[in-house]
Amino acid sequence: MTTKSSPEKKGPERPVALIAGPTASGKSAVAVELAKRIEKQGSKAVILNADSAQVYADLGVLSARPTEDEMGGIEHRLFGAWDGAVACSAARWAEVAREEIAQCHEAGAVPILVGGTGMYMKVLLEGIAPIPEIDPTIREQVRALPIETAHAALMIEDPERATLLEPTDSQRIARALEVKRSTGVTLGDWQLAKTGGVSDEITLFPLILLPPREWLYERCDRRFAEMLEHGAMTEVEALLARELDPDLPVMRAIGVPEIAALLAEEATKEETIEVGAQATRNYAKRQYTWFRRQTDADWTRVTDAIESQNIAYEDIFEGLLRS
RNA sequence: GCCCGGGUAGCUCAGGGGUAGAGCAGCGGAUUGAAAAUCCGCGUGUCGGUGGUUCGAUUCCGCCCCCGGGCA
Repeated sequence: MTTKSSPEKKGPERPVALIAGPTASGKSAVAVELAKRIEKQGSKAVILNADSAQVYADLGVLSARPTEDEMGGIEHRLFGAWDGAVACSAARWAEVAREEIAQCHEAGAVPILVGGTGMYMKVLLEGIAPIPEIDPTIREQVRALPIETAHAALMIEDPERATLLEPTDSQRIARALEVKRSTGVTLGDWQLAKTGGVSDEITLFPLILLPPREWLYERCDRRFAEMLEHGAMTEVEALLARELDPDLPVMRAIGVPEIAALLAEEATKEETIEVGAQATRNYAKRQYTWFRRQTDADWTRVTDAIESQNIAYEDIFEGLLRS
């Protein structure tokens, strides 16, 4: 595939901007600001969602999906693109994101990935083992097993992986077991190969936001309380009315179980705000660890509070932005 | 004022004559199709103060202070 952009305008080959950071770090606004600057110099910019919760149509308020107003006239894609009844996954998201990126490049637009889901970004950039879809019956059976039973079974069916995993890691044990049972090949063997990564085909302009912990936690607290005032309860009510499988990712999003308890009058509003804000902070901490340790050392990092656009766009995105 | 119950880690609390331990928080880490998920690691704090008993007190006793409840 070749870019059909005019030869006199030579920018980087297939540029992709990436804005990553923990929840409530203000990355959406940064992405929009970057998009505006790109458009000011004549290219179209498209913001692509790289967040595992903002992907669901059912979670607007609760996932802090940008509002029409916040989008500032910039095209946003992959926001609310999945129905809650369908579980998204890193691999499926990456597949779609890859197509979107290709489309942007073909149209001469600059894609800007924004999100807080490190694994989605990693899979998009580096690819992932080409494991086929798991037989739904096998998946259901495996996930229904008590953790001890599953671990014992894995010890027999894939001892190599069983030894590698913590016996308490329910999710990875179930995954290893379902892969072996459904495909006949162990996870370790599948993972010998990776496919689909786009890093070699693009020019990446990455920016990681790692604002001060205290500043971020304060925003997490404030934001959860605000969500309750801005329709989060109605949103969860509608979601619950769908009577989806409680194991689905939408049902496990931060705030959904907490607000469900409030609606069932099993918790007070104060308690709900407390546990919801706490869950948000715990999540933010995990994201700090991911972005600090799982990303390339040469990715630009901003560790200041993200106040009123104090980001040196021209420097960070040098090559993408030319003043 | 009297009676009872408490005062132990940031919070909630357990323990008990040989200077103390859980959960949560916090911090660090892992992370290959649920990742807003799933896991792992990290606990020195005048055991309210002060006298006394004791080889030894945070633990027993006295007094004082503070908090909660009750009686006046």
